[in-house]
This record gives sequence, C-alpha cells and structure tokens, in this order.
Amino acid sequence: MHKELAKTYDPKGIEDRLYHKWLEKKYFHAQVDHSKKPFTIVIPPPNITGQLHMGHALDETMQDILIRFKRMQGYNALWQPGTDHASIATEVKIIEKLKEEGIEKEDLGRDGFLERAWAWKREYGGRIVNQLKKLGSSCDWDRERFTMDEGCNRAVTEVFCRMHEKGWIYKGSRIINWCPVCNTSISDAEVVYEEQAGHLWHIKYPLIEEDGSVSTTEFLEFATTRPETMLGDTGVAVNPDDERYRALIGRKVLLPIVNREIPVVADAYVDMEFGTGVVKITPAHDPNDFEVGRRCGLPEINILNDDATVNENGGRFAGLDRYEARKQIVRELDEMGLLVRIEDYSHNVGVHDRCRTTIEPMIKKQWFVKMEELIRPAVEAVKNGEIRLVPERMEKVYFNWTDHIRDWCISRQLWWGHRIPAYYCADCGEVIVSRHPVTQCEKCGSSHISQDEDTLDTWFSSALWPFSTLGWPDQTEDLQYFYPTDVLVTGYDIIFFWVIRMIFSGYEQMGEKPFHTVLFHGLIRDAQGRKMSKSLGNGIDPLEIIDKYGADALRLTLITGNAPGNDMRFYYERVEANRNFANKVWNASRFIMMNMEGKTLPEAQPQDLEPADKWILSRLNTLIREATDNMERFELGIAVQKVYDFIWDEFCDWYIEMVKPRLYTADKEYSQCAALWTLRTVLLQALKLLHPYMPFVTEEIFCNLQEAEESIMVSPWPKYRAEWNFAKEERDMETIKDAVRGIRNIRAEMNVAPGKKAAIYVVSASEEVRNTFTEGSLFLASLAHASAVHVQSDKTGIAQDAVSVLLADASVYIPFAELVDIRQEIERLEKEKKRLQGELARCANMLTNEKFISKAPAAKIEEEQEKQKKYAKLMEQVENRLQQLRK
RNA sequence: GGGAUCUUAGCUCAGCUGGGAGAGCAUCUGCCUUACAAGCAGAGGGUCAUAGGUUCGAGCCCUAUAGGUCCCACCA
Repeated sequence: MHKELAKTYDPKGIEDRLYHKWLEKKYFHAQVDHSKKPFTIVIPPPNITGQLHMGHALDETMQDILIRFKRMQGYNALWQPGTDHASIATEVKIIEKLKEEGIEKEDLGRDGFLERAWAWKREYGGRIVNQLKKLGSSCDWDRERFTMDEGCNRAVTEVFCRMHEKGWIYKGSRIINWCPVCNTSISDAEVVYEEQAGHLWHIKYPLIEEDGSVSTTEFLEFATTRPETMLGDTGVAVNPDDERYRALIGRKVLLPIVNREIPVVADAYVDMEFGTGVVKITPAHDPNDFEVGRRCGLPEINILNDDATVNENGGRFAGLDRYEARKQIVRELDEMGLLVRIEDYSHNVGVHDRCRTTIEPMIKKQWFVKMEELIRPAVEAVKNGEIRLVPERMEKVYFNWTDHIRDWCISRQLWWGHRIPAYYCADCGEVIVSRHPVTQCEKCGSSHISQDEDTLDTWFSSALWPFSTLGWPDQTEDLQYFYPTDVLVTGYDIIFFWVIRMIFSGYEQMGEKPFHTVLFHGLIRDAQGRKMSKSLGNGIDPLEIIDKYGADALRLTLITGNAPGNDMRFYYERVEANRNFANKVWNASRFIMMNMEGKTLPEAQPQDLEPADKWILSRLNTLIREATDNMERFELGIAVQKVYDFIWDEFCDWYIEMVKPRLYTADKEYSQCAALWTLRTVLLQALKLLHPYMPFVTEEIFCNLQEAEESIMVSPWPKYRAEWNFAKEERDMETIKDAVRGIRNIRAEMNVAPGKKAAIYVVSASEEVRNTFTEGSLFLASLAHASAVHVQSDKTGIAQDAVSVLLADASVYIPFAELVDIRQEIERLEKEKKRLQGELARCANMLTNEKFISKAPAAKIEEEQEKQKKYAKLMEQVENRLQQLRK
C-alpha cells in the first residue's frame, strides 16, 4: 500500500500540498470549547509594508512550535494572526509611490490619500501573510485581523475616550521630537542616537552694561553644537552656585544678530565643570532648555518651520534650511568677532528610527498619555511574577524603562492611522472627545466643528492587540474564553514599543494581564555578525532559503544552537546540516516502510521484545519526558537538540543497525515482528516530538507510515510510559555498544579492511553478561564485522595473540589470521593502563578526602565508588592481559 | 554616565539548579555495507579571557581587570 518514496527528501511541492490540506481540514481553527483548556498566542502583527525577513521567520517559528506543541497536548490552541497598519512606514511608502507618479500627498487631500492607502493595503497587505504561510505557520486565518479594521478602530476610540475621561490623555504644549522629513512628531522611543562627528562652536554674547549700553569688554562665553538655534535664544544660564557668574545673574546679554536682550538666569541644570559653565537657552528647541525656560519663565520662540527651514522668527534667515542658516550665522558671528573658536566634536545626535533624519526638538501642541499611574500595575505584575519574562534578565531592561518613564506622545501628523476622536468648535473653542462623530458643539451649539487632524501612534492600537482581536470592547465569548492569552513571543527590541504598552493596556482596560509569559528572542545577524539591513544588502531572504532547503530546515536552523534572547548568526552551512537531518528522518522512515511492505503488523507481545527493542523504547521514554519538560520551560532549542540526537545517533546509527539482521533473516517471525513494531512505534513517537519543529516532513512521513490518523498535527503528544522503562536493558546495551565501539576502534587503528571479518570471542565470568551478549550476538556480528560470535566463560580456544577489547565485566578477543604485532598491542594496553591509573587516582583522591565524604551528597559519593569499582575491574583486566602478552 | 551581555575546539555556538568539557561545520583516515555519500565508521583538536576568592569540588557562584557587543541616559 505504501507509495514509492524518493531516495532524497524534496520539500518542494510537499510543503504547499500539506499546508493546503491543513487549511482545508481547518486544523488551525480554534473556537470556544469549554471542554478544553485554551492556549492562546497573539501574533506580533507584521507591518503591511513588510516583506518576510529572518526576524519574522524566527518569531513565527517559535510561536508555531509552541502552538503545535500545545495543540497536540490537547489544548484548544489559538494562534491569532493579523497585520499592523504601521502608520509612518506605510505612509512614507505611499508617498514615495505617489512621488514616482509626480503626485504630492497634499494634491490628493486627506480623503484621496486614504483612498490610495487602502488600495495599497488591499494590494500588498496580504503579501506578508502569504509569506507566513510558507513557513508552515498554523495561525487561525479565519480570525485574521488588521489594526485598522472596524473592531480595532472601535477599541482604539473606546480606549482613547476612556482614558481622556480619566484625565490620563491630555493635550498639551510640550517639547516633542519632530521629524522634518516625515513631517510628524514622534515619541521618545522612536528616536535613536547616532554618534556623529560635528563641531563645538565657542561663541560669546556681550553683556549689557548698567546704563543699557552694550559692553565691549565683558562677554559670556559658551559652546554649542547647534549655533543656528541662537535665533531662538531667550536666555543664558549659569549654575546658581557658580562663584564666577554669581554677580551676573539677573543681568542681560545682547543676543547678537537678532539684537535681543536676554537675561542671565540661574539653574541647577547647568554643569559648572563643563566648558565655561555657561549655557545658552533655547526653550523652543531643546528638551533641557525647555525645562529651564519653564522654570525661569523665559519666552519660547519657535524659529523653525515643520520642514526644518527657518521661519519668520528668524528674521532675514527665514526660509533657509537649518544647516544653511547655521553656516551663515557662524560666518556672521565670526565677522563680529564673537566666534571664539571651533572645535571638532563627536556627539550623539537623535535621529528618527524610520528615516534616519536628524530630529528637531520643537514645542508643539500634542496629545499625551500620562504614564505615572498607568504604568504601576505593569511594574507590579513583573515584580510579583504574574508576568514572567524569559530570559529573566529582560526584567532589568523592562524596569529600567518603567523607572524612567515619561509621558507618551501619541499624536502624529499623519493621515494613515486612527484619527484622534477629538473635535473642536470654531466658535467657542470647545474641545469634545467623543466615541461618535460630532457635528454640533455641545456647549454653544455651533456647527462649525472640525475633527483633530492628527492620527495616533501606531503602537496605540497594537497595545490593545491581545484583547481588541478577541472582540473587545464587546464582552464576546471569545474574549472571555481566550483572554488572558498565554505566551507572547517577540524580539527584545520592541520591549518598550509594544510589550510594556500591551501590559499596561491589558491591566487598564481588561483589569487583567494580557499574557503570563513573554518569550524573547534575539536578532538574526549575517555570518559576520552584522545586523541584516537593506542598506548593507546583507539580508537573507527566508523565502529563498525555504525554496532551496525547505521550511523545516530553515525552522530548525533558527531554533537550534542559540540560548534564549541571544542574537544568532545565520549560516548556510547550518541550514544545509538541518536539511540533511530532514533527509535522514526521511530515509529512516523509508527504510522502515520498505521493511513493512506487505506485512501485517500486530501489536508486539512484551515477551517477544528483545533487549535492543527494550533499550530503544526506554531511551525514547526518557526523551519524551525530557523534551516535553524542556518545551514546557520554553527551552525549545534544547528540546529539539535532544530529539535530533535521539533520532540520528540512537535510533538510526544504533537501533536500526542492530535490527537489520533480524529483518533480513526470516526464520524467527516473532522477532522480526517485534523489531518492526518497535521501529514503527519509536519512529512515530519521535516524529511527533519533532513535529512542532519540522511540521512538513513529519506530516508527510506520518501519513505514509500509517493510515489510521489523518494528520500528525492533531495526533496526541507522546506520553511517558512506565511500562517502557527498561533500566537493565539500557545498561546491557551500553555494554554491548562499548564492545562494538572498542572493536571498531581497534579495527580502524589496525587498518583492517571492512570486508575482512574475523570471529570474536566474548569472555565473561558473569552469566548475566554472557546472556546479554548471546542475545545480541546477531547484531554484534554485523556491527563489529564479525564472522561469528562466541560467548564463553573462559579463554579456552582463543589464540594467544588475539587482539583484545577489555570491558569492566567482559573482554572481547579478536584472533586475526595474520600475526598481530604483540609489541604494538602491549603499547596500546600500556596507554590504557596509564589512563586508568589517572582515573583511579582521581577517584581515590575524592574518596579519601574526609571533607568530601562528610559534605558531598550521598548519591555523588556512591557514584564515585561505583566508578572506582569499575575502573578497578578494568585495571585488573588490563594488567592480566599485559602479563599474558609479556610471557 | 548607568546597565545588560559575551569571552569555551580552526569557525559558529550549546553547556539547565556547581559533581569527570559538547554539537554543527571545517580537518585527517577508511568505506558507494541492499534507508540515506545530504551517508557510515574512526581520529586529531580546548591551562573554558586574565587574576584573586567562596566551596570537599568552579566553565557555572563572588570580586577585580582586559577586550567585544548591545540597551538606556543624552552635558550645552
């Protein structure tokens, strides 16, 4: 009945076919079912502008692993998918596209622009979703959401209004970060700092004498990195404790060029140690100066237009770009003799994380979220363990942010996004925040009402994602059943943007945490350790990798060889190695299927199982327990590494090789049947353990291997079984493996051709050991290239010059026809003796140490004693053998 | 300036609560053995950054130092 399987596993075609099957069968779909426990993950919604990159691939893979694992464990597993409107990123992209057509955003007007934006979303918004599918992501696509769909819009409006009613959202004039290219304010979290080589311009302003004349001898000198901001200077500050300037406080200086008299003020912000201890104050264009200005009552003069050109307050510099104005101002100051010197200076400049434009601090009226109280439950939750961050060290990053939190600027001067639900009355100035469109002023009755032009920060809507996607603000059944969700998987880079904001939003709106665990992963870097970026052109396209090696190989590569939260480098060699593993699994399965061909396979009787069968079952049992434990603890890489090692080393390289002779000889049908049953059983269980990591190849094999169940992804997760625990067989098999390894080792060392076989003699005084070897003699012969295996209690009939493999409880002799160089043999044994002496010394060292005996745990002492016994036995063997050979 | 993290085999990295150093790749040797050459068998290769300390015992815990990476703050 089994299909003819290809010799190498080719994921092409198979992956798409299986994914369609899963979709058709609705395996990904979850709905409320009170007989099952829910397990929920909400996807970090990728931007609709996005193309799948390695970061997504890692993120999605981890989530898919957890979801598939929990689904198999019997949970009602929901992976809630969706996409983010990504206000700035999308708007920028659309503007670019319009530019190609020669259209400016303003030409279209707000409505026209939004029409284009939606069209764009319809065209490209699904691209990333389709790419996620290529990875095998088992999202419930029936529930796909968008941060600007109707439900999310309602949630956003509701939250805005609620928080406004509470007084936690307010509009105020503050200094904000302005991006002159994107033409919008941005939050502090969106500003990144870049070290830039710049200059420090040392400038002096002349003091105004008591009589009102300008001093030609007295100046206040200071330095600035942005000379053009002098146009907006409204003061000069010194430290109140600074003896040098104390007398000048309250006096005035003349602001050159502008010819404005500005006061010398005192503020503790000024560092006496730095420079001259004098700072020019530009309240409208520097956050610190803003604070000083407010404290000292200085006027705020905005000198810049939104595009960072100088405005009318800059007098004759009006219209110039900020950098051009800088040049001219410096030149003029120099000509006036007020430029003291120019110093090279490297400093950090704030740039917009999206477009890398140097941000300009400006005073603007913006909407803010008051953070002080909002953040409290979010801090508490992580402190008391209600929300766990994995790895734990991320807590420090988290608290570092919450401890220094500032109010969140949420308004953006963009069109693509959630428009702020605030309305202004043109007649009486009333501000109305409302859940519904307002057309008439509730105070004066005027109908001259206009809505706030601004939209909200993208993260405002994504902060609500864990509950807005489940139906909130309605109290839906889904919401009650699936909320709080379980695990959030994301990169540590958006902990501030998103994770914290979801947590406080969850507590504030739902009165409950959004998830109990946050699982962080690192960044994927290129082979040189550099960040993958467009500008470097070093990005590796996951889709290309999938195309070439298969999604399974990619998934395994992203998950292994990396500690939680650490960055990882991406190597093609590793993908290749994992592709090879998929092929290995494929071929092991092919082998088993070929051997089952045409056989009906009854459940094996326990008495028919041979030691090798019991050994592999027992090992599988341990694997099931350990891998499951690791996965419960989110140690995904460790878990799959164990499965990998089990399948490749223990199952393929040992067990399959051990049973081959049984499969090829038909004389003992019950034994063959037991072997086949064990092969199939172990493979099926191992495939299940592997399935969350490599969903495609495991499903393909599973379906070929048996017909009872239609999919591995909805089959039950393996359970530890007491009846599969065979401690004795595990020990025995290790002994035989040691013997085989020893024999192979010697043969390799002696350059014995594999085809050249020799009888081997196993000698042991212990009947139990002899039985073990007798039972295993069939495979022992094939694994050790033996023509025959003789098991006996003494050395009768064994040639004196046979090569020996000495074990603790047995010795194996291989008499080769040719004369073996006895001198060489003695040398080998001497080496072994030396090693054993070392081991014995180490044991003795510990065991004769009174402090060790009195302080070490009993189990450890016993372990060492066991080792000592074993080594002593081996030593005895080696010495006896040496004695014989020397005769 | 504050903090995190790393330094383990030639390369890239694992190493869970302290109890005899591991993997993949690379290298070398031998094998097309009827599942797999994307494979099998074997081998070589590490004073676990340095210096102290705690401990019966340290790659793991503590302190300091050096170097790398990153985050936060952003003093003009």
